[in-house]
Amino acid sequence: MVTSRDVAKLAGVSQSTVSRVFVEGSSCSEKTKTKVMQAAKALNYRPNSFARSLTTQESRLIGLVFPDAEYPLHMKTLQLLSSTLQARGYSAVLIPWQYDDHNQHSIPNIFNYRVDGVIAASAQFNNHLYEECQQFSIPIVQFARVAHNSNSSFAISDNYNAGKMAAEKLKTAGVKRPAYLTGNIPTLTNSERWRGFNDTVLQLYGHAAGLLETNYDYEQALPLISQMLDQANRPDGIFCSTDLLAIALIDSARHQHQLRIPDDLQVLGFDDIPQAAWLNYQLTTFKQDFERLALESINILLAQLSQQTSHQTQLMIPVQLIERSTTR
Amino acid sequence: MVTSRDVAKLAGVSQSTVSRVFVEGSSCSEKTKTKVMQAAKALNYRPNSFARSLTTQESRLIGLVFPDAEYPLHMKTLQLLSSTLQARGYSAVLIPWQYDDHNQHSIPNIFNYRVDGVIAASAQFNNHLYEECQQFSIPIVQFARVAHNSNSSFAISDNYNAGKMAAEKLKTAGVKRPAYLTGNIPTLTNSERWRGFNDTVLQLYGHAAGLLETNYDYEQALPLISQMLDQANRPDGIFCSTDLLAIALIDSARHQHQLRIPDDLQVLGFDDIPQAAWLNYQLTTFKQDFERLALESINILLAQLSQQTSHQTQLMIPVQLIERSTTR
DNA sequence: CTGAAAGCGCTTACAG
DNA sequence: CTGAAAGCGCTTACAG
Repeated sequence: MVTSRDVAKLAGVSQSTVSRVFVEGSSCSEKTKTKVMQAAKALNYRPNSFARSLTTQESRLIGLVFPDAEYPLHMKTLQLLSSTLQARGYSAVLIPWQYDDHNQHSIPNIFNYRVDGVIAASAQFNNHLYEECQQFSIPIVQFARVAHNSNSSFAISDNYNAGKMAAEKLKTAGVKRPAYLTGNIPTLTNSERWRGFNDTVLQLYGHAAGLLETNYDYEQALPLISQMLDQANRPDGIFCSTDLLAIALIDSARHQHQLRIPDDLQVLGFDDIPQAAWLNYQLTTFKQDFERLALESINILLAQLSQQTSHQTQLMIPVQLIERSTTR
Repeated sequence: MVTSRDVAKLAGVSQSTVSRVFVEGSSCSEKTKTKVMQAAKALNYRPNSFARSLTTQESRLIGLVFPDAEYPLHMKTLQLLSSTLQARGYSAVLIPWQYDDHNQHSIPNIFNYRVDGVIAASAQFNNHLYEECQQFSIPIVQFARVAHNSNSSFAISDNYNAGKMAAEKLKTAGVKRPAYLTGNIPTLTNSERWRGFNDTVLQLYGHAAGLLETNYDYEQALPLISQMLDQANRPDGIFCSTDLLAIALIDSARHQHQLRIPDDLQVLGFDDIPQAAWLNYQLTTFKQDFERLALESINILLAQLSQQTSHQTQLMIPVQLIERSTTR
């Protein structure tokens, strides 16, 4: 590998001068700067980030914790996070997060790389990682969802309000027996959504909303969904915790119970994943602005890094109702 | 941060002894080893990987180039790649790959981190990255798809044979006018699939297969698909380049043209994404063994690293026909 | 503006 | 088996 010393030799300057040319805001004359740049280009020189990190004590590496669940949405988001990070001079290192206990020993070794910060997009997200981060005082920001008992910065959607809007929408659409369908991973974001929904149902209907807790996985969710649809007084309007669950519900209703949507059952999703717009579903749903959430998460994290503070920013942004054909 | 020197002081040994304890295969007595380990645990010591990389000249970082296209499949695969890498002592750094030219200057700076190798899961994958890798002699392995004009190791499915099997399946199912539906990103893997399909159609039917090239994106693919279905002598059996395209085809056929599947049109997919198994689609498709492809890619790359050779391994593994309800 | 030198936290011959 | 020392490739006071 070619080093700054090689470049220095070719350019006829000292090694420290070469270094200065590559450090933002170091003083050096235009003349030597271009001379060094030419030499660097000729030799195809790249400053070694590891050596740099060693002296500056910052790695410009951000750890990304993301869900291992099969969730159609996150690939695009991951791309956005990683390219935005790149644009701001950072790189993203994946922190594969296993839910099972015996794999948790794999976390510590990621900290050998001394990531400057962590973005956590995982729902199920226990205390281990928090403790590790705190121990090394690595700032952490939660993306799109927040775990229970967690105390960190986050950028999420305004879930309480989304729940409220969902209840109002169902009421307006003439639903008599509203219910909430959700998965089995407890998050604060999901609780808030339920709370907003139920508070409003209580207010508008004078009784609590129905609640069905199943699995976030399509296939595993089906049996319970089908069982619910079998009941005599089944709900006639269901707000779903995710679009994927809404799709499972629609599929079960149509194919296992010969129900028409929205005539026999109205369905409201949450996320606005690409599948929601497919001709076959045309799902009415709440769009989470993942693009903005990604940008804001990064802003929050980098601000925390540059200010060296542990001040926590907790941001909520509104969702938008996308009306398609699964509600009236 | 606590360093090996701190641990040494606490354990009453030299700094180099501490280092040896953390280096695989260094000689040291059991007694000092446990003594050092205790001290390390007490101080919550983590060897600094950057410092390590500086002397060993290997980073144990693998660059991951992945598609920015919205493709439902890859999240799970990414998870698998990253956790397998982790288990083998490596970490994954994301290399966000932009297709537009003006973003290509973002690639070089990733090499400041001196990744030991690169896994490329991107279809559209031009020469820039190859050249960079070659310049720094960073081995690269292509995952699941190979670009045209690329010359590197890869682990892919046996696409020619998949095409052959697809033609045979359609013939057996009584299809009269078989066609191939594909996207607009040229890859060798896709060409091979088409070649296998068309060679076999030629042989079984005595004439070439139909060919429709559209876009890999659902929404953008719809207009051309719909137009094709409008034609009088439209195909009655279509092999699709991806499951996503197959789903777009099914949706268009059912919702825009009132065609029944498989009665009026038989559909064959490729990939076996989760959506293929949804009640609404029950898509007959070829399952790519992504789990094995991920494992093998990593094996190939790490073997190349440890042997310090530039010997290229090119691996093809078979696909499996999953019969569901979109064919007879 | 620039050079010489110390130091970041490790690994690894080299002695003992 | 273990310690002292050199070196990996940078950055950053410190002088000039």
